[in-house]
Amino acid sequence: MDLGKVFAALADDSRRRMVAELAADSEDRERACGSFDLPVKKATRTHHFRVLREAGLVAQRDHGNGSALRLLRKDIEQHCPGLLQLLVAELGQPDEGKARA
Amino acid sequence: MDLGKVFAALADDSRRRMVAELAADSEDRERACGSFDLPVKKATRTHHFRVLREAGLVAQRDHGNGSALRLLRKDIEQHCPGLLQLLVAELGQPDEGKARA
DNA sequence: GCCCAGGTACGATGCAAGTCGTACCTGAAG
DNA sequence: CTTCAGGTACGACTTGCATCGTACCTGGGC
Repeated sequence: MDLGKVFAALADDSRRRMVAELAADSEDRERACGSFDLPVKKATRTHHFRVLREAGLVAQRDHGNGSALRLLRKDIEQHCPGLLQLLVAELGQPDEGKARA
Repeated sequence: MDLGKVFAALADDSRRRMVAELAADSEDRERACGSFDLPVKKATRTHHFRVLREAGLVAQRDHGNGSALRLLRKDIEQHCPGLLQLLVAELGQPDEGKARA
């Protein structure tokens, strides 16, 4: 678990959003890869999936025809306590800073 | 305060180290810019200072002949609670993952 | 006044990352 | 079996970033 890789992975809006949406589900349900509403093409999504996997943030399960992402919440909370809360918080208040400024 | 910028800033080893060292000081003392032991040239350090400033992580004070970095701990803790602990922890255990693996 | 050390500004360079097109594979539906 | 949708693999392109050299500015010490 490399903080450099984790931060690099989370520096991208698309990836941060995916992790945040996964983290927002308190039940840790798997999420179909296609269920993320990203403004990028398929090939780019695949690339993001890989980055998230290699950062150790998610696991990907193959359903034959489709795949699903599962958040590695335990690992993340162990190595980076509090990190997921940050992401979930941003989901709810994407422009919290501007609102006060 | 943009999480994207923050994570991007913290994705770099040199910058993460600087912030971590600042955060490790419980007294929030200023730190002379030259006091960081980084394996990069002056121009590169200046660049990193700028990135950290623009991410809202540090403030830079000019002492005429030299400059000093001050950690914006309040802002960070308010917007990203727990973040600094992660960095300080990594300082102490740079290869915690490998040690167990 | 002169020189030096600490930082900055600007431009150049090399590499990594994000994006995409296309071809391909796989399993489901018909 | 044929078709289709979801993902992947590979390569190409573009942009951004880390790094550095050099020139320059500033204040301190001699």
